[in-house]
Amino acid sequence: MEKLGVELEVEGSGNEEDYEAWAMELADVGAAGSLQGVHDQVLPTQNSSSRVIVHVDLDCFYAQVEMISNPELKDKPLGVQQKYLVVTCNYEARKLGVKKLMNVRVAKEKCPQLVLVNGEDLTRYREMSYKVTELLEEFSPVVERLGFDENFVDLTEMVEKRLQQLQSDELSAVTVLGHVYNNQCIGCKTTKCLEALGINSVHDLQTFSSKILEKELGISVAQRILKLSFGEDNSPVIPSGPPQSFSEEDSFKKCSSEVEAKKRIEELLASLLNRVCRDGRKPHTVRLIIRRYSSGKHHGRESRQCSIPSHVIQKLGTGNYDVMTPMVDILMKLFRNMVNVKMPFHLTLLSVCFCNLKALNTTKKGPMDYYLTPSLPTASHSGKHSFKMKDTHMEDFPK
DNA sequence: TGGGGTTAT
DNA sequence: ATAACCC
Repeated sequence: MEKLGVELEVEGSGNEEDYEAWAMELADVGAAGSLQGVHDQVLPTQNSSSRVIVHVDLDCFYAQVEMISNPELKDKPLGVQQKYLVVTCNYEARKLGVKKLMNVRVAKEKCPQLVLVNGEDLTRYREMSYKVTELLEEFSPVVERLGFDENFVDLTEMVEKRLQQLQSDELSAVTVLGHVYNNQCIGCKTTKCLEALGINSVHDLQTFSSKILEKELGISVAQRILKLSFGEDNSPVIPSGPPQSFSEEDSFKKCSSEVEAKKRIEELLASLLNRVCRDGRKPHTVRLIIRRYSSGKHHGRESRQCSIPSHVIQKLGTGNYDVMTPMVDILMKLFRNMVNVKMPFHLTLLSVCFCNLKALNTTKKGPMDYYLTPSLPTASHSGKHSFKMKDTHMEDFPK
C-alpha cells in the first residue's frame, strides 16, 4: 500500500541534552498503540500488506540546532546564513516575513531585528542529524535518510508484533491515525515537461495517453508518477547506513588564479581528511568539481575524478602522516585537466568529494579475506554503545 | 540560490 | 562524467 506518513513536529527545549527531548517525542510514537498524526485520517488496519512508515521531518533544522547551541537565540527572530542567503529561519523570523532561501538584504529589509548566524560549516548540523537517525534506528534498523532533516522509518514489524500481543478485545479498540503520504511535487525538470504537454493537474495526468507520456519522460519516470498520482507508492524504505560519500564545497564570486584555487582546495581537503579519519572507512576515489562563471546554468558543473593510489589510502586513517601533499598534488592535476590555466578563467565554486568508501584495505575479494578481515559490527543500536571503526589493523598489512 | 546528499544514465 | 532528483 501507500507510504504512510506522520509528520512529527520536533522542537528543541533549549536544555543540555536536547536531542533527548526529541527522543521522548519519538519514543511516544514508537510506544503508542496509535500513531498520532497532525491530520486525522483513519487508515485501514485490516489490509495485511499495508505498511507503517513514519516520516520524521525536523522543522527549520539548522535554526533549531543554533537555538540549542545558544539558547539566547530562542526568543529572537533567527536566520541561518550561507553566503548572502538566509537558507532557513526559525518561526519568530517567519512571522516577520522571512522566508527560506531569501536574500540577506531582502530579509533584513523585511525584518531589521533579524539575528543572523553563519551556517556555512555543516559540521554540527551533520552530527545532530546522525544522532537523530541513530535514535530512530533503535525502533527499527530500517531508516532512510533524506537530506539532513528527514527520516523514513519502517515500523511495520514493530506494529505487527505489538498487535499480536494484544488481546482481541483490546485489538478492536485500536485505531491507527495518520495521513496518506501525499507529496506530489515531481521535480523541476519533469514539471516543466508536464506543463509543456498541457498536464497541470492529477486529473490531466491520469487521463493523458500513457504511451506519449512514456515517450516524453521515459518509461521509468512516466509509470512512477502515474502510480504516485493514484496515491500508490510501493517503494521500500531503504536503510541509508553510513554515507557513501563525503564532500565539502565553497562558492564565491570569483576565483581566477591557480594559486587561489589551490588554497581553497587545501582548505576543503583539510576538513575532509578530518571527517574521513573519524569515519574509519577509506575512500578509494577523489573527485574535484568546479562551476564556471557565465555558464548561468544551474547545473553547469564539471568534474574530474580518479582513484587514490593505495599507498595514500593507507596513510588516510593514521591522522598525521602527510597525506595533504600527495592529495593536493592529485587534485591539482585534476584541476589542470579541467581548467586550462594558461587561459583566463573564472570559477564560482570548488568542491572536493571522497567516495567509493571501503571498510578496509580490501584486496580483490579472495577466500582468504574471510580470515584476514575483522568482522564488521552490525548496525549499532544505540548512540551510547556505538562502535567506531579503528584503523589499528592497518599496521598488520604492510604495504 | 547554499552546502550538502542519492540514484540513474 | 553528467544529469536528475531530494533536502
